[in-house]
Amino acid sequence: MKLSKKPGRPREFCMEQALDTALHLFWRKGYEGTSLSDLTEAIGVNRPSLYAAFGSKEALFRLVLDRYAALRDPLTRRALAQPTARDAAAALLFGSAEALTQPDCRGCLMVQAALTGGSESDGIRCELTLRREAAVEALRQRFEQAQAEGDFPAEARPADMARYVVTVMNGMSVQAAGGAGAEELRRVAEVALGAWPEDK
Amino acid sequence: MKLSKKPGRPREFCMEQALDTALHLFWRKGYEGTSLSDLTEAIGVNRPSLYAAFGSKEALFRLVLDRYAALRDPLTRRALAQPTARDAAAALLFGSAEALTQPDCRGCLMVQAALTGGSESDGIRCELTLRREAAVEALRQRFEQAQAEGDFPAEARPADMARYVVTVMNGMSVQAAGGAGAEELRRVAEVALGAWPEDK
DNA sequence: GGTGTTATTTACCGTTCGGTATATATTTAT
DNA sequence: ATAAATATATACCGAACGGTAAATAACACC
Repeated sequence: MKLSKKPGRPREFCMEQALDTALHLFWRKGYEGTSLSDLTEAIGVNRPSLYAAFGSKEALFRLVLDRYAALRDPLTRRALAQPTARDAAAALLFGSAEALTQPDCRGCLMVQAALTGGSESDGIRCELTLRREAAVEALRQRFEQAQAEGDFPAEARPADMARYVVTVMNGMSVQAAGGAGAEELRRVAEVALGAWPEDK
Repeated sequence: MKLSKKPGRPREFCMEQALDTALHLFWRKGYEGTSLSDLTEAIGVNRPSLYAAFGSKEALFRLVLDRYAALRDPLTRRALAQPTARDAAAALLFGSAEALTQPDCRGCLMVQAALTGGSESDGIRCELTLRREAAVEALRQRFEQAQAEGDFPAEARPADMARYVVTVMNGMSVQAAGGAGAEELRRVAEVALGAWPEDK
């Protein structure tokens, strides 16, 4: 068996940068707020080509979600790799203050894209909720590991602290969408870190 | 000049409860996610009657916003009237844990309704941002008053603490939309309160 | 009973939505 | 050259969108 290279007319646009363009559109305008015409016009391709390449608006959005996750991966990876649980939380919160206040795309895609909407985007909302919840879970595991290592107070609850940190990040996303700047969010992050149990 | 009582056919539906119905719809599905057909069907009135009564979808939504504010008013009023600034923050956070997890309408209308969307709802997004920012401002004033009364640490910044508390509330709204329950949000509120400066 | 005023009903407006049928153009393999 | 496969372009689909014109129905006043 050979990997069949399939012949045919070559694609005239780059799928990677098409995904990037779509990412920025969805980021700014949300899932339902971004129309197919927005996408095709920004990417510079006509509708059937987009459908041939990605299948549907929803399928395209899911690919965009993966791309967004990859974009955020270094930040979260670096944060979770910090030596202490507190440093991990600090890295996430202060990192978010910067990441959420880029000039073109404010806030977090997974928060912005679909908090509400028609029933036809239930699947998208569910997917986004799952991904947000995965962030809580990853952080919880990091905190439990810290607890096992003695780096996290025994009386504190990893699950609660994880949800707290993610909740603050979600709130920062809303704030960023409302115009809050990096400096304001850094101050929020600083105050939020004051809730760290070992600081008391 | 007399206040002219105008004759004519009486309205066959109650505007108040029409507003309530609209409130719950916008709350669950957002501004753009709620269609005129959704509204007319739920209210039980046909389209021109709705337009004659409220003017437009946007005008109706602004009235709904006022109604939502009135609905939330007792909670915020009671919170701000607490004897100490910390109690005020606690009342807001724990009150939000309950208010944001009602079975039918999760989250805060002002967060859910329009984080993103097409450019035609810029006005709505702006309005919602202003109202959210007004919440920060009201809380800041409460904290400054507390600072003047010696109830708030001199080294803490009222503006930062106010934005922090509102940010946590915004995050709780996102969490509630994602399925978090009242108990989880209470724990978040509890952790969040741990950041209070005088506790250190 | 008219008359003026307002609300309701029915039917419709133009636009945009996500998605596609069809035909043509460009490639590789034979 | 020809066939198979894929991408492009044009034009279109039915449905839903927010909003409205026109006619009718129900009220207060004279």
